[in-house]
Amino acid sequence: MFRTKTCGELRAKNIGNEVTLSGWVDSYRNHGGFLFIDLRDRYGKTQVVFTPAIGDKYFEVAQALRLEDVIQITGKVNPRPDGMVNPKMGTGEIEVQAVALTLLNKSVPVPFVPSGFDMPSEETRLKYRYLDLRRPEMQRTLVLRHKITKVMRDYFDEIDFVEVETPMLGKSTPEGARDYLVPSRVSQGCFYALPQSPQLYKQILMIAGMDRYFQIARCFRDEDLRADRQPEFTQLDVEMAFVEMEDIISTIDGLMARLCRELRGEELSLPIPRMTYDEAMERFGHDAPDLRFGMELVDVTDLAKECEFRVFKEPAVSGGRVRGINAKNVADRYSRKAIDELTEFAKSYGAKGLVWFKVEADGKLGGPSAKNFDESLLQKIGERLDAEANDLLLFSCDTFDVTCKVLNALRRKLAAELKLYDPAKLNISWIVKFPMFAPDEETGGWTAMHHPFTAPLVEDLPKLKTDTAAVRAQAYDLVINGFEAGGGTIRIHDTSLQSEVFSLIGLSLETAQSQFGFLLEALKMGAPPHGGIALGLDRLVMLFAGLDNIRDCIAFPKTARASCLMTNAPSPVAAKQLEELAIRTTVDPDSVH
RNA sequence: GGAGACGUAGCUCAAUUGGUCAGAGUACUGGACUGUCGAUCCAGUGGUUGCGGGUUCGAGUCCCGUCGUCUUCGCCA
Repeated sequence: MFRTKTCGELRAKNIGNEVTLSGWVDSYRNHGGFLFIDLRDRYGKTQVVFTPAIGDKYFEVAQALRLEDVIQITGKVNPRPDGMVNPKMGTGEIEVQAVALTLLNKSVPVPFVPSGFDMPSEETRLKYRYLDLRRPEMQRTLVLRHKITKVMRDYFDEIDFVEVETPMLGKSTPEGARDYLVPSRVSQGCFYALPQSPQLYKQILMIAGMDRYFQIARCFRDEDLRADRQPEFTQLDVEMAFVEMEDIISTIDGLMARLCRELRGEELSLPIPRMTYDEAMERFGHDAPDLRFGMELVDVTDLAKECEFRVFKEPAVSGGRVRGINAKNVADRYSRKAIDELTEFAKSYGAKGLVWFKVEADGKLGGPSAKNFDESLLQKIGERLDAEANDLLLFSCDTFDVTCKVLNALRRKLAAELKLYDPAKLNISWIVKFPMFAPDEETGGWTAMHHPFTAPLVEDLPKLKTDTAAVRAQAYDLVINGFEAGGGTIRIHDTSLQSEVFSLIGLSLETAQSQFGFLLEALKMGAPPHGGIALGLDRLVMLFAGLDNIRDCIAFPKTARASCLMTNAPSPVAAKQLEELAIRTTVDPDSVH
């Protein structure tokens, strides 16, 4: 037997027990005739004491122990001597006096020690991921991830959902993100695509009568990465039949409440609040607004029309918008140089510039732009933004779209800099009534904002042809702390409505037939009303763990270039493999690094 | 596809304007030490400053290219 106890569980009540522990040497403190080893496993650390009383043979081995050696010890649980209790350790009241020692596996000196005080670079961590994953923080996150999926499975199981696996090898569709392709050996020249999501399969499962489906599903998208985006990610995929939006939302409300209760010990007050897309864009400039703090966008377009300052007036009278945010009581913390940096930041989001005012002690708006305004107009602008002494007002004057992007980015950046929210808290909300269509820049027509199977709001059906831009979808996004944590829709189950939507987005029946004819055919054979949602598991773990990147929530993540530093994937393959697949690459294999 | 930051010992970092600058801590090796918990003390091994060019009397430092990591815009229905 390798162990009778773990390294995390011994307490004062175990004093006197004889125990066997196995684990890694986390640290050693050698006093010559006295040797301390902190032994580590997934459950914690325990101090092991070696003295010459253990015998020369064992003591020599003990003296030679180094970091990350794997050992097994047997010994007696003793209380720490007076004044020697370590309150920083869970097992700090006790120590194990070793009477036997086995070196299970000697380690070479490791590139970095999991218990070290200096964090290695992420590059090094990813290359030696097995060392990185020995760190208690990483293990804690992986355990949290497991617990979240456990709660999900329990929750859905209890309300009659069935987890069904859908294929990884599927059909490529040019819609949406770029596909990861897998060549077929049997059908040379043909390719499978790895799923971007199980979307079509889960709809088919509803048509198949499964009624309530979920899956913890791996998905793949060959697009550029971000801190919160991996090419390979996991989503909680859900689909329900005979439901409308309220059923889906309340089901997820229940799930979120359960997750908050079981993982954070918090009661989430239900229902989770909702905001329309239009309101989110108007008040926050983003469809996944961070609602942990205020600093809302304020419109002054009507006032801008009256002024002679071209930067304000021109966009205001030509269909654009002039909007501002008020960073309260921080004007003295932003120098001219700091504001110039904010301007550069704004430009990276498409702004031509920023107009700003500092509110002076007498409540008047000051700054280089102030001279372009009548005093009375300045006063109105100040009142509109609730300006008080030492406030910093920032304005974006542009198209609606640009003012959204710029002010949303500024709002988030300022809030983070100024610590306007408690990073430990979760703010959860729904965004509903999304637009059904977005203008297609390439064709000048319309494109589906979500996907082409999304049902329009019933009340907007009459506008489908007459006022396409105003049609809203039965779509809903779950937003947590400014991240899109999930999104779903009620699907179209009516063939004629589906055809109408296809024609609106310029998708010919032939194309639709070749892309997903199987779904269209299935829809004709008794498709029940249905809808669903998908939640990003990695992001959910990130938010529940209070982390700021998704890689720390994934055991073996990819880098920004979608490579794995531990295995060196992707890599060239043998010529024979390519031959079997009838594939020739245009890249010289010797030029691949 | 674009922008920015970074790359120096196994690891984490330092090196004033280009001028004894190849350094510290840690890991590792050897030695001392019977109550430490980031143990301490002494000694030692360890470097093509990511790679390739260029400017210069002289480059870790400046310039160009390239590779890699991170962040980000575009992209991600």
